[in-house]
Amino acid sequence: MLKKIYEILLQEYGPQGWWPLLDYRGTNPTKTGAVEGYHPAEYDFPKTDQQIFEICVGAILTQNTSWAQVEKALKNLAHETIITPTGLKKLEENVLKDAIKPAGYFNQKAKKLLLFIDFYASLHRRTPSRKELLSVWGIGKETADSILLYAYGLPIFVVDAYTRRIFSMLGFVDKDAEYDVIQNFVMNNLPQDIIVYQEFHALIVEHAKRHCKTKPDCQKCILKKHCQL
DNA sequence: AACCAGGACGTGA
DNA sequence: TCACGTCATGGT
Repeated sequence: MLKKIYEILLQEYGPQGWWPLLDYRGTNPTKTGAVEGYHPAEYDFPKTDQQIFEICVGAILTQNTSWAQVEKALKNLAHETIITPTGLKKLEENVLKDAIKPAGYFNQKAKKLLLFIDFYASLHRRTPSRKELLSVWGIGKETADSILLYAYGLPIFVVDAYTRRIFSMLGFVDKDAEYDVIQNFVMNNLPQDIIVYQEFHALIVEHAKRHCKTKPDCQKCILKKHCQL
């Protein structure tokens, strides 16, 4: 049943190509459209250490914030410096905060980024464990799992508020089920496939943004006949 | 003009 | 554990 939902969403929206990465091909980093700068149906990203790090930065900046706002913040950062641990660390604190301001919580997120940078540097390009990530102040379960799945390509499913909402409406989990319960449900009912996990989470976000909002818009929802709303 | 966005953390019970 | 409160900008 769960896999059927995945297939319906994939059929409806197509491969999403997450994680979104800045597109450096032009003179300035751009990424305005839904797909431009993404890499749909290409699963060999990230290809560089800089891309791995950019995903981590984005994962922190997007906490409780729309990606459009994070995109502005990333572009601001890219305008100030190269988005690498040393590049970001060289910024004046106020410059850093101003750059990420569009993503909100700029005081907290600046602190989170600086703490994460030190952690990241200490890894020397080694893949961190989930426990290590969670030990960093500002890195919670969703952020840690996003980093593991999208930056490091480990088969770990990411749960977010959308996932909880959609899966509870489909009757899969309780409406206030714990993070790990939802994660285990998915990972026990789908093949442990990186591509499936990456796409499924991205598809859930896309579907939620279009239909399964706090004020749901069910008219054209492809999952209507499976929904218990 | 409220409400919400791809959360995480601190606090008091 | 649980239930709130806090953090903050910008789009709808």
